[in-house]
Amino acid sequence: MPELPEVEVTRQGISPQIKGKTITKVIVHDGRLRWPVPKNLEKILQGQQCTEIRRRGKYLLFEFSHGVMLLHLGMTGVLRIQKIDEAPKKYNRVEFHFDTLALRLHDPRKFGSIHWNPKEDGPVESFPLLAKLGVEPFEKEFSGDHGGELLYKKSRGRSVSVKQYLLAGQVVVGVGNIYCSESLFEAKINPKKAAGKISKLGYARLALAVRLTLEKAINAGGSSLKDFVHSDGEPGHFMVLTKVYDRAGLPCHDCGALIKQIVQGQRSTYFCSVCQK
DNA sequence: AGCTCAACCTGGCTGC
DNA sequence: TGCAGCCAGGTTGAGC
Repeated sequence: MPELPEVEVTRQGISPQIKGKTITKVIVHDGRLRWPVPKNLEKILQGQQCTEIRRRGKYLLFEFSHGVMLLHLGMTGVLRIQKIDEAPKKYNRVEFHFDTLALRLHDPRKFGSIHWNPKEDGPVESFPLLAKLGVEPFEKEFSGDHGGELLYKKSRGRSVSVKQYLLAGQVVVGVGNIYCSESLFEAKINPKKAAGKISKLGYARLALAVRLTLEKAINAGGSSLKDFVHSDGEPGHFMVLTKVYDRAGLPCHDCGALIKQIVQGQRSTYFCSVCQK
């Protein structure tokens, strides 16, 4: 489910209900996620007040006075807020109780993960899984001309395709497989082109496209995700209208040529070979 | 350092 | 209807 927009919308959805509240109980239904859920999670969190929920890349950061809990939704993770007397459903892996409310992680494929960074280990930014992430797409380092320059500078000498380069998140975080194809289409860049062969101008267009694509998705998700965060209905597919993603064989909205699907780095890429050069 | 690929896990869809 | 095979929004770690 989640690329950066979905994670951000989730953060915005749960923040007002969780921020400032105290954890009364933690239940681990199945702790065998991407990494084992910390054994003593309940002991760590019980009675602790969540002061803030931030986001770094696709990680949600729940701040407590004695440390930070990191939560990743993986491929299929969804967070929902429900009443604690509502019975947990299949695939609810972990739940956090805040008095009468339960924050539940629903994750069929178990690619999500939960980690704990105690205060004495230093700032959460240096947590191993966060340490080597690229910059945030909406932060200063990627704003204006900085984004394009960064993409350009870091790509010199790289032979990997620009699709894989962008998706890897080493330069800018949050661009998952859907929005990677979409951003490259918006920037009119062929995803097969080597990252090191893209011009400064091309990367200026790409940086702008990334910001616009993610921003649009966040705005669209704000409304479509609201009830999915607050209710316990089956999670509807969050899918903004895409111009190329999942449109193999359908006509390009801009030129009418048929959208192509290829595989790069074990992931599908969609593009228009006429519009994207 | 950078590239490629297997792996983690479960469900849904396609095609025989 | 059953079943095998393939695909899926992410990310790490091993091997070269």
